[in-house]
Amino acid sequence: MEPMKCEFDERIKLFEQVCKSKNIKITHQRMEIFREIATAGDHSDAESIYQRVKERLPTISLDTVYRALWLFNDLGLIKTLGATRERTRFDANLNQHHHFTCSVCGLIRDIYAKDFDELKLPNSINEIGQPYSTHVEVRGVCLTCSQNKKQDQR
Amino acid sequence: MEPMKCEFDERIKLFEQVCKSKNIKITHQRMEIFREIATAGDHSDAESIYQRVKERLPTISLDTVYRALWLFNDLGLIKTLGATRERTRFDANLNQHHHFTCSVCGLIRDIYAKDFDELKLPNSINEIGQPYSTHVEVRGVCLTCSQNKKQDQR
DNA sequence: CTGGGTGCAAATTCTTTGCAGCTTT
DNA sequence: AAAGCTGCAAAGAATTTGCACCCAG
Repeated sequence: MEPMKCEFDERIKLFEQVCKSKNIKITHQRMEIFREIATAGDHSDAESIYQRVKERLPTISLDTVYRALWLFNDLGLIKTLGATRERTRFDANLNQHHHFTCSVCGLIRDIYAKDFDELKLPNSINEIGQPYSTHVEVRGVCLTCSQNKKQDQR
Repeated sequence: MEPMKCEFDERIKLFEQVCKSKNIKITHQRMEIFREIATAGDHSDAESIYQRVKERLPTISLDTVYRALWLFNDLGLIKTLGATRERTRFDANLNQHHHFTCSVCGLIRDIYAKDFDELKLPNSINEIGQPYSTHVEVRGVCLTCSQNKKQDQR
């Protein structure tokens, strides 16, 4: 299912291309960090990436990892999971619903859609675990923000 | 679209029921905090709930708000948005994919499903903003965790 | 009354930043 | 050589915790 090696090389290439095109230096540290996150299919946090890269670059520091990861994110080379770079939010709406998140201002609006509620999970889910809830997250730019400016939409 | 008053009263009732059944005291603070989050349809963070509750209970402290919110969450009265209570995670997989999150151990696995990729957004989305990506998050208990124990699945 | 709950202040944890020296281009 | 990066250490932000007093049941 996963053409590992190939995928990996492609990603490295893309990484190099993007960096060059934006005049961003490809340092040892950045390369190793990118390698690490591109290899491991997991969804690591900065700390564990730091630990793994450290094995090869013992002098690297955690803040370099953070800076690199956010840089990659800004370049569109990786993504973050969850409502990141933000505080925990709480939701008292227990009805089945979904969310629209504005990537500019952080606004979250509820979405009600029957189609979303009735999603059929793929059979492969059984190889992973026992699901008990499904939720759709739409990302975009809210009306206010897109009217204000047609600016940096990630 | 939103039967406000009715919904609200129901939630308060549910709140009282659950608290009583679990021998959890319904203090002034908890009631006001719950009221606040049940009223405001938004997805507030602890700080803003704190600010709003403070208007009615000027002596309340932020940590009480946190304790109450996590309590409500554990009781199933509210939910949290995003990958909360955790660190930021990074994902190098840029292919269209979705996630299964284990609520016990925090494991995140990729899900590939055509149905998920091709979701039709409701028309109402246009009243909210300009969408550019859609992502399905399945929550559940992974095989390892459900084998280990059939324990606290939120 | 009595045990859980609150407020306060201090501690943690995760993440970011200032700065001087070091590397890529 | 120049601009951009890194590592260090210290700062910041969000959230949690210890403890003595207080209040709901």
